[in-house]
Amino acid sequence: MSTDIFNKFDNFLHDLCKKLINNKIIKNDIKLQNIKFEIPKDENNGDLSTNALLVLSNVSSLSFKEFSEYLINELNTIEEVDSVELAGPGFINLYLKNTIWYSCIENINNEGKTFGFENVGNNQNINVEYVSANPTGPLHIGHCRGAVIGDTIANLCNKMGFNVSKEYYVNDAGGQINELIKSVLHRYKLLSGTVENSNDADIEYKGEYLQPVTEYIYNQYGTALLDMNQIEYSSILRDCTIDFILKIIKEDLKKINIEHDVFFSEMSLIKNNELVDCLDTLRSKDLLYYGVLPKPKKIIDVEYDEREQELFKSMNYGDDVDRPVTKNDGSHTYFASDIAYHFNKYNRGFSKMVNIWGADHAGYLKRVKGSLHAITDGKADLTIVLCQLVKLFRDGKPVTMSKRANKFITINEVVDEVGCDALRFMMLFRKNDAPLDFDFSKVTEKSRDNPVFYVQYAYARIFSVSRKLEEFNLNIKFNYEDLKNSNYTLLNDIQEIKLIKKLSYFPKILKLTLQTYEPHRIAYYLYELSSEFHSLWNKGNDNENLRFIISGNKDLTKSRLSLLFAISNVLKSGLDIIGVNAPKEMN
RNA sequence: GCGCCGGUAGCUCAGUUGGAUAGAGUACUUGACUACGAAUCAAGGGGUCGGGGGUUCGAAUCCUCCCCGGCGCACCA
Repeated sequence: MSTDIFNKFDNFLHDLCKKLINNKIIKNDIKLQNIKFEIPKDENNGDLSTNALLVLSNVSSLSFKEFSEYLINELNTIEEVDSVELAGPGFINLYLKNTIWYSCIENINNEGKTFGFENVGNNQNINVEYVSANPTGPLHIGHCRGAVIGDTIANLCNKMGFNVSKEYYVNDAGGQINELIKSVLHRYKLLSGTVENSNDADIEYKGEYLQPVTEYIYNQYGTALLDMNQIEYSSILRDCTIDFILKIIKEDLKKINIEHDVFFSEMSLIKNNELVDCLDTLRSKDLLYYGVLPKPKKIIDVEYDEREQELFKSMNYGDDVDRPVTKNDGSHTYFASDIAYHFNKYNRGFSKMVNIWGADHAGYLKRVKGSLHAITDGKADLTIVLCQLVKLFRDGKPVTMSKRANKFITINEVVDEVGCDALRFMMLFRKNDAPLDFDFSKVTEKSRDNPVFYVQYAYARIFSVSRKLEEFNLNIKFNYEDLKNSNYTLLNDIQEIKLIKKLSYFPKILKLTLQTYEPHRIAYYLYELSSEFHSLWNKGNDNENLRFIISGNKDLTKSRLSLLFAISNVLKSGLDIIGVNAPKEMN
């Protein structure tokens, strides 16, 4: 079942093209995708507009005039079409009968939560990996944008018929973890009294969040770790600390409505020999070799260890240079385990993958895509969504963060101050490849300038009508059973029709968002829909006949309420995907 | 030096993946509450879409060359 009423028109057009090709009226070297209906920006240009004449008249054996007449006649045969006109530069514009909009309300309310979500995934597996911050401390605001974008994409995929795994890749094997262990060990020694002063100049992680886990370890083991060899105590410190920090991270994520299905350990790839096997595979494909990398241009007068190392031929895949898989201490690079991780995803049945990365990792893109292509013989499809950084402001002034001084703003702090709804919505209220300014003072404002509030207010207003309804003794309830099959033809104000049209675009927005992986489109759509609703509301202020509840007129009230019910359905669906609450009352 | 991403109204930003006279918010000016929540709405002015060239029926969008800003560029992640 398709909930997008516009599909029908595109299909009609494409069938028509095929017919014309078969009859040799047009040449067959055209791309059907380019011939389409669009919703004109200017409503004076109809409800739908097609470029078919513009695109096809050049490859047609008919004259422009003959061809236009033919197309117009054909389009006039569509049941829902009221009139067809040839416009200025060669567009053909359709004006649709109002019945199509009325059936749209009925569809929305009948389908409820499923309206707009076409099954494009067909149960195909998709792996969405996001956040994946190093387990060395709590999440800070910089992680937040990718987290929300990834989560929204995952939600959408799920609703559009994909079988989604939300994943977090845990880098529990690299050098940063060793630094983390050193930091905890230092605290442990202080606690057990074996170190007196806290000369911690060479300690990388100085955050107080490490104190509880240190105390936990001390309570558990006492001073026993001091008698163990390094391998033994490192292992204990590592396991306890990572467990502990992951617990903090999971709690932080839960506060912004995020729960991953899988936390995947980098270490497991090493323990299971998957990493080694992957490198072997690449060697067998002749994609690894020993070579010396040229000195990077950026390095001037700094010591550069020009040495031979094992490299992956990422230049074969468009990268600037080939990339090392082993470090100078002989251990593997992060890149090497990343190859194994992505191959592991593929082997778990995910030939479709999406990764959400910060823009600072953009340089990493080609080698990862290249290596995945190499090791799966091009059978895996990886999309990488890059998101730009978030700049924090308070009252228009930038808030400084410094990792060195251990002064970073955590997600926890932001949620406590502005709430999950505002945070999530604002993270999506910018396209992901543009930098985002996040102003604490603005997102708590209760005005049109704050889109979160504006959309939620629209939803709450609808339910204020449903509460008001009880005072009128019209014997109607605000639910589908009572509102279905209303006399929709009573909805004939321009603004009412405009709103229904906007509702009918929802399926298109969802599809486009899925194709582009650009979830900001949903946030903007909800904002626009809310705006149309507020506009209709105020029309009722000026003209009592346009209010939603009309005393003594049950039929009209029912039809108006069914429109409100449809709006509330779509607002709710949209807010659900982006993970923001839909409150029935504001406070 | 190379690569990636941006440059759209005074300011903050959208722009249906090449469509018609480029749109919102904000700010400024002016109007609408005996109320279904005015926390809202209506109206007005405001533009060389960074600049040049190209592709075509048609470009903010695609190609190319410059200018400006952000991020990245061995062994970290």
